[in-house]
Order: sequence, then C-alpha cells, then structure tokens
Amino acid sequence: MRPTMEDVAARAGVSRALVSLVMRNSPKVSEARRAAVLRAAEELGYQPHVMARSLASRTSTVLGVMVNDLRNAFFADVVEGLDAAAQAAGFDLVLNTGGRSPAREGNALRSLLSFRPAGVILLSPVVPASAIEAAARQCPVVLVSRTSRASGVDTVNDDGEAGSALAVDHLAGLGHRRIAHLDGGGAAGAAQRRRGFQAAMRRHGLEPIVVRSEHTDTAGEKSVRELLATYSRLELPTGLVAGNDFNAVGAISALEEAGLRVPEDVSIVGYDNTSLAALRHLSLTTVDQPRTEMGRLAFEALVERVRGERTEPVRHLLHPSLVVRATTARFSATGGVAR
Amino acid sequence: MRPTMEDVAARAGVSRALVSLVMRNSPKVSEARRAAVLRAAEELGYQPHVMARSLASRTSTVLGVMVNDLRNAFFADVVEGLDAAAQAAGFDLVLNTGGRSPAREGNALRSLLSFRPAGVILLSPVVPASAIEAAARQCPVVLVSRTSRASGVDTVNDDGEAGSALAVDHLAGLGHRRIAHLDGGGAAGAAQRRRGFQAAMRRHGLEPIVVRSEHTDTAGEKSVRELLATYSRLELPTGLVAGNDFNAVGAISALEEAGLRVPEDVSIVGYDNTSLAALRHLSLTTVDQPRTEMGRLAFEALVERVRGERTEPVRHLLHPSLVVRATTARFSATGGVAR
DNA sequence: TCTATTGATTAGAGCGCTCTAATCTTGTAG
DNA sequence: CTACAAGATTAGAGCGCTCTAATCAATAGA
Repeated sequence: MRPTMEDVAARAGVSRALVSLVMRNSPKVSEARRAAVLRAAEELGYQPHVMARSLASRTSTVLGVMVNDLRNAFFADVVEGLDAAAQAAGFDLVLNTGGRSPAREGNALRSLLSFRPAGVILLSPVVPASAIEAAARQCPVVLVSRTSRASGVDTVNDDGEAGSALAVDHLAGLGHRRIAHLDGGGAAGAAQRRRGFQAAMRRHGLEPIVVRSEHTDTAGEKSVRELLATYSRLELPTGLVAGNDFNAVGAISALEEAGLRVPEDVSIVGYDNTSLAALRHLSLTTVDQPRTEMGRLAFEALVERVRGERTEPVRHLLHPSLVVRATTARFSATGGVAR
Repeated sequence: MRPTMEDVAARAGVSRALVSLVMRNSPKVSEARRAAVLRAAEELGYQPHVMARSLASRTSTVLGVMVNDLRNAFFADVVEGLDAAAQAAGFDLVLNTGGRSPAREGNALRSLLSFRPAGVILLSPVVPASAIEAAARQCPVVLVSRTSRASGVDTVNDDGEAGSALAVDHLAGLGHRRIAHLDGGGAAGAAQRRRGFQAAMRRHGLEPIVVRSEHTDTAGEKSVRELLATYSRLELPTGLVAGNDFNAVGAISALEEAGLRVPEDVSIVGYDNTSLAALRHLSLTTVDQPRTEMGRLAFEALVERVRGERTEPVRHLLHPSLVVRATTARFSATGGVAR
C-alpha cells in the first residue's frame, strides 16, 4: 500500500494536520518540523493523493479537455500549448476525444464533468450549443475554434477573415488580379475564410472567384481541375487562396499535372502553416495561426474564471500572420518569370 | 452546488447506499426503487463524482498517459487509439507531455502518479530506466516505442527491423542492387531500422550503405547531397530507404534539385506512413506502423494487469507493412524508364 | 507572578462516495 | 400461526486529505 499522510506524520512524530500544512507549503510551520516532515515523506516515497486533496478542499486542479480530432495537427499543437501552460500552473489535463460525432462528444463531455474539473476546454466541438451552456453551468468553459454567445463561455478563435485578407493582399500586392478561393465547405472556420476573401477582393476592386472545395488534398486537386475546365488558359486565375494547406498541396499537384508551374504560372497560398507547409520540398506560402498561443490563451481564460478574477466572457480573436515561402511570385503577363 | 448522492437519496426517498447501488448497476435493487432513483437523479442532473468514487472504492478508472511529443503525428495516432479503447471500457485519460527532457518527464510522470491511476502508459519516454521501474512499483506501466526488461512493465513496439527488411525486399525485388539507408541517428527506433536494413541487405547478398542522417526533411536533403558528392552518377545508389517520411521528402527534394527523377532514376521508401506520405502530391511508398492498434494494445495490456489477469510481462512487437505508392519503380540500367 | 499575545500544532469534522454487516421485508413451508 | 430463507434496504465506518477552531508553548508586558 502506498504511504498516506498518516504514515508520514507517524514517522516524523507530528500530526497529520502538520504534514498537510507542509505539503501545501504553509508558512506557519517551524523550519525544524518542516525539515522533519519533508525527510519522512522522502524516506517513505510519499506523494499527496490529488483526488483526496481535491475532494477535501473542494477545489480541483483538473482541466477537462475535449479534442475534436487529435490526428489533426492543429489540435495537437493547441493541446501542447495548453499542456505547457497547465503544467507550469500545477494543473492536470484529463483528455477526451469526441470522434466528431455529437453523441459521442456528449458522452465525452459528461465524462470530463464527472471529474468536477476546475474548468473545461473544448477544441472545435460539434455538440449543440445547449450542451455547451449546460456544461457552463457546472464550471467555466472555454471554446477553441468555435463561437458561442453564452456568458459563462470564453472563446479563442483565429481571425479567419483577416487571414484570408492577408493572403489576398499578398497576391494583389504581387500584381495578381484574377484570384480564386478554394472554399473549405462546412469545415470549421471555412465560412470566415471565405467571407474574408470576398471582402478583401472587393476592397482591391477585384472580382472574387469562389470554388467549392474541401480541406483535403484530393478536393484541392479536383477543384483545380474544375477551374482548368472552366477557364481558358488566358483567363485562368493566376492566384489561388486555398482553404488550408492540404487543399493547397492538392491544388499544386493538379496544376503541375496540367503543365502549369507554381509559382511561375500560378501563385498559391495555403492556410494553417502546418509542418507540411514548412517542408522544403513544398515551401508553401501560407497563413499561420498561433496555435500553441491559442492553447495558452485558452488556459489563461479558464484560470481567470477559476480564480474568480473575471466573470465577463472574453472573446479572443487571434491575428494570423502570413508566412511567405516559395509558392507565390509576382504576376507576369507572359505567364512565367524569366528563367 | 452540484447535487450529491445524498440529495438524490432524499428526493427519491431512499438511503444513500441504495442510490450508490443503482449508480453502479447493482442487480440487487428492486425495479421500482431503481426507477425512482434514476428519475430523481435525472431531475437533479446528478452525476457521480469520479474522484470521490475512486477514493472510496480504492480503485481508479484513470489512466496516466505521458506523450513524448503530441505534435508528432505518430503519438497523436497512438493516443487516439488509446482514447477509443479507454472510453469504451470506461476509463479516463490523464495526459501529460514531457517536453523531450528527462527532468520534465520526471515531473510529468510524478504528476500522473499522484492521481493513483490504474496504470500508466508512456509513449517513447526519455526518462531513465530507473524512473520507469520506480513507477512500475506503484502501478502497471506500459511502454510504447521503448523497450524495458523490468517485469512490471509491458511494451508495445513496432518491429523496426522487419520494417526495414520490407523496404529492402521491395527494392531488391524491383531489381535494385545499390541501396542506401538514411539512418535516423539517435531517434527512437532508428537503431532497429538500421540493423534491419543491414541484415536484409546481407540476406540479399548486397552491400549495405548507411548514411548518417536524422528524422527531418532538411537532414534528408543534406544526406542525399553527401551521397551525390560521394558517388559518381553511375555508382549512385538507385534505391533509398529513408529513416522516416520526413527524411524521405527531404531526400526527394535534393534528388530533384540535382536533376534526378523519382522513381525513374532513384526509388525511395519512407517510414511511418504519415498523412504526408498519403498526399497524392508525394505518393510516397512507405512502411506503415499500426499506430492506432498500438494504442489499443497498450490499453489492453494495461487492463489485463489492472484486472489481475496476468502478471507476466508482455512484449508486443508489431509487424509493419509496406504501402507501395509512386516513389518506387523497377530498376532500369538506362537510368530511367522509357517515356 | 499573572495575564495577553503571538506563533506553532493538533483534534476532529467532513468532502462524496463505497462497502461490509446488520436490519427489514416478504414469501413459503411446516 | 411461526420460522426461516432470500431478497431488498440501510446504518455507519472509512478512503486520504483539508480546514476550522481549539489547544499549547513561549515570550513580553504589567
């Protein structure tokens, strides 16, 4: 049996209460006793039992985290940021996955709440808003990559409109006039990216071209083939704002297959700055979301609530940034830069 | 305040003990009472408090999981497999990251153990063996992508030697004779892959060429440049077994940069079958590890111990498989297939 | 010498649950 | 009726800790 506080107390010749004080770094313990207790604890290999502590103190150091899909590098990055911040502050993460199904997410959320966590962080959840509000009645809730109007809920989102605008500004700045967006369809954040694209294009006095696509490489290929079938070579968009990096890679494949060069004939911008984009082989110009930072902010928002420092909801809208790599170049009327 | 068992008992007009029995699906409760309790619980929105339950029953449904690096898709996949199995069996995951530093991993592990978890799963940990053995004295431990001889420790590993052999057999079968391995250096599993490569080459009566590299794309580029500098065009290896997929992508870049075509001039096999490899743009032939399966097996090994069904350590060595895509082709003495 | 006062220590109740053992109901057989 | 077994229910201790209030020791002031 693992030693308990009682064992440490007996060995150190003090009361359990004193051991408790030492374990919580209370200042009102004499140095002599503290040392004795610490030594006894060390000798027995004692470690406080977080669950018992949580129960007795009616506080929790557990943060529930529900992830839409861990295989998605985006979420993995957010969780890493979350974990780093939580560890530094002495919190522990209980982690779940919802399998992208509302029903399963509901169970996962319930399971997290049964820990009576200090708070809960949901990464791009697909559960109905009512479920989120119900959770918010039990403990603070922070949403990442999903919005909410509930007052007990904080949100952390990337400003997809600004991100698309960044991409458009970049391409327009390079002289491109015919620019198309490969829309992410129903994917999280896709609507904002599309809106941002359209708004930015109009701001530049350009006609927005939106092609329905998805956040996968095969969809990117397909969409570009459609584009190629629709436009003559001379009218083909010379700039492409993809829904995400995967989509961009697919688009590049289809372009190259058709004998078009990137970036000489067509410039292309991705979205997300995944590890994929950074690969030298691709060197994709892309829009970066501060993912680790998003995790940190989510944690901080939660902790502010837990500590009662704030009751008003906070809505973080993070500003993305453009990472210029090798898939974008100045527009050339001759359809290619000089070689 | 959230309702407790006492509240439910009062509302249903029964004792707390009876509510406890209902919550645990005990068969020795009359249907009438069961229904009454369930209704009262429903009305109050009652959910048992896992921590209190764990404390009282001296059992735990918590599994501690320490991940070397969540950003690495490999681990994210394993965790997904783990999570699916754990959820199905009613366990919860407490998750940590070690920041790839032994000291930080030590803290992370301690933090997990302070939950008195049913068991602990470590994904490619870098802590010293002694720390693992110490943990194993407190609860069952399963290691993924790391070996151990301790008797309280189960392990789940992919058979890196077999994986490399698969790659070599494939290339040799395509007629390649000069085959080089881009070694992963100190990375987890790199040693096995190298050994497997060497053994397989000898089995085919071929001379193994090993180039020191790392599991990154830039290292892959660098290594191929070295290869190009070392060998004349005619003596250049025509088959490459990369340390992992990233490494393979870097290698491809360097080859193309040098005017060599993949797979016409050089065939290349990756390792891990990451989402990267599946990208149609790359279509990398690669060795697949059953990652989700590894997570599931780790969970099962743990549960067997938790249930006391087994005390002997189990050492899973999973058989990888080859996924043939477009970066490998039959060797042609003319240095290229007919076009 | 006798309070106050301050700081250090501890007794003991209680967190929300489980679990053993005891108690209460029935139904049935004698 | 009574006795008793079997099933249903409950009392109450206890899991490992925290926290309030009480106790104790030591020092200072009068």
